Amino acid sequence: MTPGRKSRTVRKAVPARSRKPKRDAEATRERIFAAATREFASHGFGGARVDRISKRAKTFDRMLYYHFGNKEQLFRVVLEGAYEDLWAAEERLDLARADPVAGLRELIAFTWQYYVDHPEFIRLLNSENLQQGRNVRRSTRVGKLSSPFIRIISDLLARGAKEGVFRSGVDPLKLYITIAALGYFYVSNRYTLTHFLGADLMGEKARKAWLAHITDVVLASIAAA
Amino acid sequence: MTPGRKSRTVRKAVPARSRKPKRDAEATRERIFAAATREFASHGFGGARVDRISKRAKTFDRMLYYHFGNKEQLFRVVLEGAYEDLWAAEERLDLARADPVAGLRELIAFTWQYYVDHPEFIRLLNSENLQQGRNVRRSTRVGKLSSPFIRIISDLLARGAKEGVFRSGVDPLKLYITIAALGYFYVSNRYTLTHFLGADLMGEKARKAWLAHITDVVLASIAAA
DNA sequence: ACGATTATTCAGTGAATTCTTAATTGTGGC
DNA sequence: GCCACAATTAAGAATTCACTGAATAATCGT
Repeated sequence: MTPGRKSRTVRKAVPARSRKPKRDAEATRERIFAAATREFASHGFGGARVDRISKRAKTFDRMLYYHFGNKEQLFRVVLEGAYEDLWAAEERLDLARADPVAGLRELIAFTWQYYVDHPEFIRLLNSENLQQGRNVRRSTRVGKLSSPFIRIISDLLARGAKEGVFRSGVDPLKLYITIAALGYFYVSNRYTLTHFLGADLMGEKARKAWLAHITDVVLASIAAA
Repeated sequence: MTPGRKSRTVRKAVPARSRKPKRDAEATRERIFAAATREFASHGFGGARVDRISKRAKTFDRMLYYHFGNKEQLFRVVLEGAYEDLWAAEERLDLARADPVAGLRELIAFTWQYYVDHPEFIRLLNSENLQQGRNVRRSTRVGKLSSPFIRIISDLLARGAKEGVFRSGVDPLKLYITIAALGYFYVSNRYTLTHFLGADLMGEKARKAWLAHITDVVLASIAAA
């Protein structure tokens, strides 16, 4: 990174001040990735347009193919990123030593808040399910890995049952799907629900009420007899 | 599948020699409607192709525009039809005099089975929510009507509370969304869930188990204290 | 300094896509 | 039988689409 290099062109040697490299593959790739995430989440795979992606990424269509191969592979990378972001956030929760009831409450609240904060995750998953899971199946990056929450729920259930606060014999997978379903559906179907049920489902008050509700539902379903 | 019928043409009583008329606007419209339902459900609005619709309907692109105006209006009619089919089926249940617990069980089972039998309904709704509900908002046919189940649930809850089998003060809207969520999510996300959780979620055994599970969850959440 | 490699820019290409103009054909009313 | 109109064909305009070949420019190892 020695300066110097005074050549014929007036390309002034950039002093110590912020020198933004004219070419930065990683940054370009990142901008395309971000733009693609937004585009696929907004329009689904079929409705997404590569020219809108490259435009928003302030680059050219060609770069999309240079860095990602084609539209489908780009979608796959975006989807993988969405899963990895969620799982990383789930890992960070660390409920290994939490009180079972408090821990489960926290897990439910986290899941709900993640959906609220990341509607693009939900839209990407919906697009992937519309495509019958072809991209997760082909993905080498997410493979057959799965949410850390499955084993965390298993652990909480086991400890809670030993303490006598939860029923024994609760299926962790079913519980996981239940928690996901109650949050996911509400966010995913917010527009049709809002239209037909009238009320503003996404105001702060309504959101808090829904979290309280799903927490009650889940806890009631596994409470010790 | 109920298409949007504007025309009140009464089909001529067919003479003994059942002759198929060379032109039958209603039948053509119906074929386009059916093909469009399938296409929109398979690929979403953005991924749907009008030439695939007209081809499957065994007619020409032009007829789609002749009968429905454009792709978007056709989607709207398809979506309206999907809602009306569901609501009509819900009406037919008639739980007005059912025992509250048995009635609610039946309502849950019906909702679940409807989703299982009509994945296209779920896909259409997902596409509509991807579009932020623009079509339901513009629809004159479904307007601000809503599922008959809201008032049926209200009724069951009121009677169940009076009989002392349900808590009082349960919000019918929340209960409705809860029941819908638990069935909808499972079917909507079947491909990603199946991939990451391994098991075959849609085998008969798994389906029955899930219905039993959501029934337990819902009933536990409203059981009298 | 210089060649090799990587990254970016540019200018398409052919196929696909929605929708239209317009000719043609069948149907029911009289 | 004949007409007005509804319904169907047919052909294509206009545009958009995903994707590519190739020239150019920056960067790096040596």
